[in-house]
Amino acid sequence: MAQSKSATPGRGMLADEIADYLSANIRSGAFAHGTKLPTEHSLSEQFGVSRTVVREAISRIKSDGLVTSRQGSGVYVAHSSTRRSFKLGESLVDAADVLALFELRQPLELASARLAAARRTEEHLERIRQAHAAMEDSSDWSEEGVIADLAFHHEIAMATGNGYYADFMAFLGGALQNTIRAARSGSGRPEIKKITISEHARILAAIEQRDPESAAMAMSMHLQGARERMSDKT
Amino acid sequence: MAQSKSATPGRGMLADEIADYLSANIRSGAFAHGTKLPTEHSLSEQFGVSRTVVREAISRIKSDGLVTSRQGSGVYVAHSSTRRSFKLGESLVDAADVLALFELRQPLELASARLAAARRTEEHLERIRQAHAAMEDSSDWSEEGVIADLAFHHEIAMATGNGYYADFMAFLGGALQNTIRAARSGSGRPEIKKITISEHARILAAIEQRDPESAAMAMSMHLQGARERMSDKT
DNA sequence: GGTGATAAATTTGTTAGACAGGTTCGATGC
DNA sequence: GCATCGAACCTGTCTAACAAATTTATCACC
Repeated sequence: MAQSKSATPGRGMLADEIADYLSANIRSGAFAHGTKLPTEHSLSEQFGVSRTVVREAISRIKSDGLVTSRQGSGVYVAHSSTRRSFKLGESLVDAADVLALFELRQPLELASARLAAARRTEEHLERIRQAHAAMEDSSDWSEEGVIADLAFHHEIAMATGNGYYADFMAFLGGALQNTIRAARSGSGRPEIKKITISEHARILAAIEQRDPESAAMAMSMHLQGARERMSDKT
Repeated sequence: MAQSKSATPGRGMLADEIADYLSANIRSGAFAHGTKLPTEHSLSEQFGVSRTVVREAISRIKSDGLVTSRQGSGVYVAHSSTRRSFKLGESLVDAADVLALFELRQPLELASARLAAARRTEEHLERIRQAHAAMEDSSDWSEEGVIADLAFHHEIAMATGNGYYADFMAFLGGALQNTIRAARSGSGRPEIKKITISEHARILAAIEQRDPESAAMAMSMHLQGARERMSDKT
C-alpha cells in the first residue's frame, strides 16, 4: 500500500488490508496474547498511510475482540477467549471449500430438525408451512426457490427456540446462497424441484408429528440428496 | 453521545455505539438490503460526533459484510448472503445462554470426533495424545486444565482436516472458556478431573482405532457428563 | 423534446494537524 | 525506598483539506 496513495486494487481499501494483516498475524499467533501492538504512529509509518487508516483498521479488529485498547497506553492482543467474531472469507473458494462448509452445516441441520420437532409451537409450525408453500409456489427455482429453500431451513432453526441455531444457521445459509443458486441455475431438470419439495415435506411432516428422530433422518436424507445433486454438477 | 465530547461510559467508545446501532438496525431489517445509509456527514450530525467516528463505525460493519461502500455514491446495505461475520455477545449472559451455546456445540463435537476418527493422521493423533497428556499433567484444574481440555477438543477438530471445524470449534471453545473455568473453580472434587480424563481417554482410544461411531458415542457421553457436572454447580 | 457532453455538486477515501484524556516514566524530595 | 509531580507518550476525537469516484445539473445541438 506504500505503492499508492489512493485505494489500491484488489480488496480496495487501505484499512481493509491493514486490518487483514494485523488479524492474520494475531490469529496465527505471531503476536502472543497480552503483547502490545506497535503504536498507531509507528504502524502508520510502517505501512506508509495516515493515522486515520490505521485507526479504522484497528477499530475493525477491536470489534472482533482480537485486541483491546487502553487510552494512553496502547493496543493489546486479547486472549482468544475474548474473540467474538467468526469470519468466513469473502466467497467460497472452490468445490472443496463448499463441501467443507456443507460438512460443518450438516450435523447442525440434523440437530436443528431434531430440536424443532421436539420444541416447535403451532406458530413455528405455521411459519415452516408457509416457507414450504413459498417453495412450492416459487416460479424461478434458482432465485426465489433458493431463497424459499433457505427460509424453510431458517424457520426450522427458529423453531429450535435456541437463538444461536437461528442466527448461525442463517449465517451459514447466507454464505451458501450464491453457491446453491449457481448450482441450480445449471440444472434445468424440473424433477429436482419436485424431489426437493418432497424431501422437505417429509421433514415438515416429522416436525408436525413431533418426532425428532424422523425429522433428523429426513433432514439427513435431504442433505445427502442435495449434496449428490450438487456433485452431479461439478 | 452528544452528551459528552469524550468517551462515554458503558461500551466506552463512540464508534462502538454507532456501529452497534447501525448493525442492530441492519440485522433487524429496518434497513432493507440495497438501501443507502445516510451519508457520513448526516450521520455525524445525527449522532453529534465527528466524521472520523462515523467512518470508524462504518469501517467495522463494512468488514462484517453488512454494508458495501461506493466512493462518490454512498454506503449501501448488503444482501444477507454477503455477511461474513458471525458474532457472539461480549460475554455469555446467564446459565440459559451457556446451555444454548452448549447445545449448538454438541452436534459439532460429535461430528468432529467422528470425522477425526475417520481421517486422522499419525501426526494428528500424536498431537491429540500430547493434549491429553497435558491435561493429565495439569496441576491447576481451573486454569491449565481448562486450557488443556479445550486444546484436546481443538486437536480433534484439527484432525477432521476441515478448516471450518478447526476454526469454529476453537471459536466456540474460546467463548466457553471463562464459563468452564468459573464452573471448575467452584468444584474442588478431585474425582472430577479423573472422570474427565478417563472420558477423554475413551474418545482418544476410539480415534486411535479409527472408529467414528465409538468416538462420537464417547464424545456424547463426555459432553453429557460435563453438562451434568456443570449443572450441579448452578 | 431528446441526446450527448461538460461542469458542478456530492460523497467516500485519505492526509494532516490539533486538542482532550489517560497512562507511563523519569526526576525530585523526603 | 516511597510518594509526588511534570513531561512524554499514546489513544480518542475533532476539524479542515484534498483526491477520487459518482451523481446531478446545465448547456449546446439536433
